[in-house]
Amino acid sequence: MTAATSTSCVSLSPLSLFKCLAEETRLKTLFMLCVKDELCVCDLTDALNLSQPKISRHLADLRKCGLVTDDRRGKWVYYRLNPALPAWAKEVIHLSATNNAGYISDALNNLKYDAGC
Amino acid sequence: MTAATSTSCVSLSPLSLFKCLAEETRLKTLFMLCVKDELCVCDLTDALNLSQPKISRHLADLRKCGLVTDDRRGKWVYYRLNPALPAWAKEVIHLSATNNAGYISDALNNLKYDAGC
DNA sequence: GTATCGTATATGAATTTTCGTATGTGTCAA
DNA sequence: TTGACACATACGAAAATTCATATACGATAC
Repeated sequence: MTAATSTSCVSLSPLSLFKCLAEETRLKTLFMLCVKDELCVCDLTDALNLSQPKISRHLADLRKCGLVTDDRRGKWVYYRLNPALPAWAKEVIHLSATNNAGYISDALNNLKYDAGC
Repeated sequence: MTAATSTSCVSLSPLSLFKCLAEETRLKTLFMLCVKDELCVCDLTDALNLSQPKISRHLADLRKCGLVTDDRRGKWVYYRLNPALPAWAKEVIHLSATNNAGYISDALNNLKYDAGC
């Protein structure tokens, strides 16, 4: 019966979503996760040129709302957009990211491709 | 050449949009304007059961960002979603409103249909 | 064990946002 | 012109958010 359903289990009010999107660091982080699929904290501090505690705090906010997942692998913690988000929320994020690519182009240029971290 | 183009002239950063959406009164107002097309200030004070200055202040915020238009007709001022918004912004608002109808159902019930104001 | 690296959280200060109250502006009716 | 009504804005207080700094935690290397 529930065969090939997409995993949408997170409950998310529109107000909670938009509060998360209403801050520059969090917004850029989410936009970057639309493009890069997976990023660790040090990637984000480099890309956005911000302090580690600042990045971490905003990632904690995104986690609390269920917008991102965290996955520790060794010393690093990798973040992704939560695949369990409701479809409308994913669409909102992707639509905005796609139509405002310039908002994160500088940050993406600061990413080191050689995954050195 | 520029015959039947849709009027999309307002420049709007994603951060500005989401800051506007990140407050209950403003978000409900925008959602209601997706459904009701046009509302005056007294409609909103009734529907949301809030003071007139509070509604007015938030409408001023929405105006400053270009999210809504105001149209004075006699003693009343009618607000609409700005048709000149970029397409992605309209989609974000409509997607969210459509998929969270319950968020404004109470407010819509409080609207007097007999346009008495 | 100890040291180090990557990340998370606690604390209080600074900033931003929101709010109630009072008052100002514009329109219409008499 | 006066009054009443719909709406807008100014002001300071209260609440919420953000931040830098310091410190704690978890994993690896030695």
